[in-house]
Amino acid sequence: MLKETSIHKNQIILQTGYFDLKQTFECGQCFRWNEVEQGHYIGLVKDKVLEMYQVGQEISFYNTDEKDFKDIWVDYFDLNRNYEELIEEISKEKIMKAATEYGKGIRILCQDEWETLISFIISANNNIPRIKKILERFSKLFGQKMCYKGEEYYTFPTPESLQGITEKDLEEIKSGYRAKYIIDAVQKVNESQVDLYNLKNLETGEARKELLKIKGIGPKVADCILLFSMRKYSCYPIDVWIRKVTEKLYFKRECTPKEIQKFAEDMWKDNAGFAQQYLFYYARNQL
DNA sequence: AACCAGGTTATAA
DNA sequence: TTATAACCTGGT
Repeated sequence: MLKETSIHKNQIILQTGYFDLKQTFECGQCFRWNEVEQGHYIGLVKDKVLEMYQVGQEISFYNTDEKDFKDIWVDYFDLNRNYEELIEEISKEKIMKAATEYGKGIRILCQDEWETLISFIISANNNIPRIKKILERFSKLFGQKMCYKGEEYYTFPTPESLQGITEKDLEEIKSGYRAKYIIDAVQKVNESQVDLYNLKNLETGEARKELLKIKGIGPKVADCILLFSMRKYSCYPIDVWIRKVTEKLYFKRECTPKEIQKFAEDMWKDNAGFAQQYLFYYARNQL
């Protein structure tokens, strides 16, 4: 995967295919990366402001160093996986072949569990611009301020920092009825009713069962959390788009989530989550 | 004004 | 177990 990595003073350069910033950041798995201009993104991960550029197959990391690259970014961007091989493996038929051809620069990020949990609770019955705004206000209100090049960025608030918040405290982020779900999540995580940061070590079904204890987390949101923050790549989150595209392209009829679930499992096994992302991106932009 | 947007919850068949 | 209505908010 890492064809060539070179390290300069403030810049790490990656030569690689199968990594496109736009596709990776805008395929719907994350909400806090912003495009400054074409091929230029700034995001905040943990307590790091990372600036990235892409020109052709060359991707540059700024405001970071070799240590963080090894300790954080390789893991976060899933850089040790061979996506060429992966795509080859799941693209046995022409539909997935078309989807992977269209979105071959997508990588599934390994994001923070708590941030992913809150983000996808907020995503329910909502639209992307508003999800991003709510998360922005949430971070600004409760997160820690970071400055970079004269701009302010905010870390994602930890569960501990949110201990004791009320619906009234959350009014100004305008998350609507989802506020009480956020509060339930804070409580259950802080009281270890859900051992969030250990779930990745559990079997997928067990981890899902734990997530479902939190109000506002149903099957779709749980699968997103498992897939985007815990490397549970067998999960195939079924939202309206995936349902539509799976019905239209594969079943050619209406079907139940249960049928779709089984289909994805049989078809792509432990790589169903990757297939889901390629299909989702393909469906949203091409259908 | 009515409807929709990355679903979930609460109720009822 | 599966089906349906209601749901904050902001945009069209």
